[in-house]
Amino acid sequence: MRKKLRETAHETATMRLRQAGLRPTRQRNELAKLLFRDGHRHLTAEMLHAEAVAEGVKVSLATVYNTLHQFTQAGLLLQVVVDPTRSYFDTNTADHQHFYCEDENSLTDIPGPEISVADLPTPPPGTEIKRVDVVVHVRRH
Amino acid sequence: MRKKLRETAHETATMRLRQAGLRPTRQRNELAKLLFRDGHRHLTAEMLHAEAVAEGVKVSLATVYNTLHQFTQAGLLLQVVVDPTRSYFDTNTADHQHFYCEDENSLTDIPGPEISVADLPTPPPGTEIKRVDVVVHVRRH
DNA sequence: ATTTGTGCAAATCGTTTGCATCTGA
DNA sequence: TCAGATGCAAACGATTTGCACAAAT
Repeated sequence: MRKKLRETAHETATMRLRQAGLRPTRQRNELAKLLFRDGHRHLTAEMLHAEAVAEGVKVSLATVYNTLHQFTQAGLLLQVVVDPTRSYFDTNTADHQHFYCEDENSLTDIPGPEISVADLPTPPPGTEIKRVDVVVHVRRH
Repeated sequence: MRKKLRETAHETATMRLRQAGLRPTRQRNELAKLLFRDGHRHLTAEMLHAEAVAEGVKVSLATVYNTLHQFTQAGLLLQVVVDPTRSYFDTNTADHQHFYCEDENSLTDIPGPEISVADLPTPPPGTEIKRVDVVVHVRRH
């Protein structure tokens, strides 16, 4: 017999946490469910906290920050730097690029194939390339 | 007869400010001289303030912040977002890309021709592309 | 004279941390 | 049991702002 969706989502989150080597605590589970429930998301700590509170999940903002960083370290999230005042976290950890609209503070994935960054430059001596970030800044017109 | 270098630098800075529509005040002049004296630079407000103080220029940190933003707005500088905790300003306002080394907090221009970002993606409906930022993150090895 | 810029210190804002308390294994 | 998590409030660091004073046109 089939399980309820809620339970399934819960188990999925739990599993994901275990695989990442994180203890599946109540708040980590709830946050994971919010983060990974549908498609890829781009959130700040404030946004996630607000969402959690709105859904009746009891978590402190501090824990949201800690959790986002733990998830990032565990490879479940990617931290995106586009706004000097805020940190965004992306549930899509694959290599991809972003549109960023300052007017509305919205960060979205660039759909379709990656922008081809042909001819990677030679990195400075003593260093190696770790990652290439491409942010296409857009503006409303 | 030739003028002293100091005077020339001062006049150049003054002219640059006037052209940008900014009143050439003492501190704006001094900061402009530091910023544009040799080649392109990548600085944070703190760095520039420290440098100014070290050279005996009397400026407050608040004024450095204000000035950097005014310069940016006037098109004399470019603000570069690579570090969630700090804002860098680049004296090279031409279209170009950066290496960023987190280990040493160093931001440098990518030399040579621009990385070709072929096939710019179609921006989200209602928006147009403003700028494409490419940051090549490197790590010491 | 009038407008604009500056310095200082206090305020702000996102984020981190210390510590006492709770919780999952 | 007990290492590891959490919540709260206080601490933090970069940046901004209010306001009295000073400088530029």
